[in-house]
Amino acid sequence: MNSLAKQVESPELAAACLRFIESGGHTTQSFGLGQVLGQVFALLYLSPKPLCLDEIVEELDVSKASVSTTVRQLEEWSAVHHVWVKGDRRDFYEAETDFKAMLRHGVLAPLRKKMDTAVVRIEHVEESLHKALEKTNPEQRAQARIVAERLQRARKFHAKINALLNNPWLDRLL
Amino acid sequence: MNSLAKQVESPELAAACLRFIESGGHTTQSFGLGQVLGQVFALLYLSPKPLCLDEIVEELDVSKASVSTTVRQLEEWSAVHHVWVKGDRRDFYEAETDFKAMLRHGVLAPLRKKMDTAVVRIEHVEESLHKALEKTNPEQRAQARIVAERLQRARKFHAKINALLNNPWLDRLL
DNA sequence: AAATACGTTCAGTTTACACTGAACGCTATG
DNA sequence: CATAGCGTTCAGTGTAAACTGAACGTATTT
Repeated sequence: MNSLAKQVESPELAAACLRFIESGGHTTQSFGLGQVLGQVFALLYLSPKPLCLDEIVEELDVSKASVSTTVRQLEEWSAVHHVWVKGDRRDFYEAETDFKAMLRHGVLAPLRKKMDTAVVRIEHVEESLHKALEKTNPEQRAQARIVAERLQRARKFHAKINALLNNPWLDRLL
Repeated sequence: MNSLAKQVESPELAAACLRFIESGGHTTQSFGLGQVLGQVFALLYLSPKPLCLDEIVEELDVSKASVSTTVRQLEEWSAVHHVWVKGDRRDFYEAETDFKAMLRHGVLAPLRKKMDTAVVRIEHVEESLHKALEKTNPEQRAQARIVAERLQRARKFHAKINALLNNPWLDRLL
């Protein structure tokens, strides 16, 4: 018997919640994140009150270790946040309802990070290529020039994406 | 000895290309796609002429099976496309240089697909919830109403993302 | 027809990672 | 001080997916 049945009297309502939680798990799994992540968030999102770790464990029937790491992951993305309950040592969590903020911290920020490292990688290659260019004879430069041009285009495209991710217009479209 | 060394006389230039290919592999791997994907594309992107499967195999030192499936994956995303060479039975491929088109087919399209299935899942839950609402007594409805409201918000947010992905402004920002 | 050249497919392997169970550290309580 | 409650950490497990090697089908050449 799970804790959801304790809070929710109607079995139909509980069933609907469970299906939503299951859907959340499938969705996050399809994005390469684990299924527990989506389940935990979905549960907290539907819960009328903040939940502590053990309640989540009992509800989802997953290990406490999974919930612990998952919750910190979600917290890092501003998808859930800590809630202190007076006179209770346990850590309670509730879902962030502002999806826009979630998207910024959970999707755009990590994306920017990866794009940055990609740009840095290309810049390193360009750098070593320019050094190589100096000590090559003319007929080799023709080839190198083509490569250099393509590297430059790749880097500029990455920069364009970065600019887009930082563009304030993007916020307004949400 | 790899084929790149046959096309490119300068060892420094070849080294730079290999580093770029390696970077491509790291990048795609960081996005959950395999590392071969990024390597194959990077190789084709820098190659002055279209390459056939065996040339890619020899260059990257991966199995032919990997290259075969990877190339079809890339082709599906419009990241590379087939090139026929007169009088040659082999399949040659060259990289798409239009990154914008790549982004549309390789990123936005699959993303839209996943968002759609997520919306459908939520709609199913909402549907079954509404059915459940009918046969519940009043005090249960209060709880159900809260859940219904949150489900609706989640669905609307997903719809908003879908709208954003289809928004023509997005194209103009690139 | 036999043999060769290409690309694809499929079973098996290896690798990567989500997840678990148990031990640990910390804090509060008896 | 001992004990219990709570969250975190870490080694180990299980599983999914990337990747491989070999067999296969098809088309081309001799």
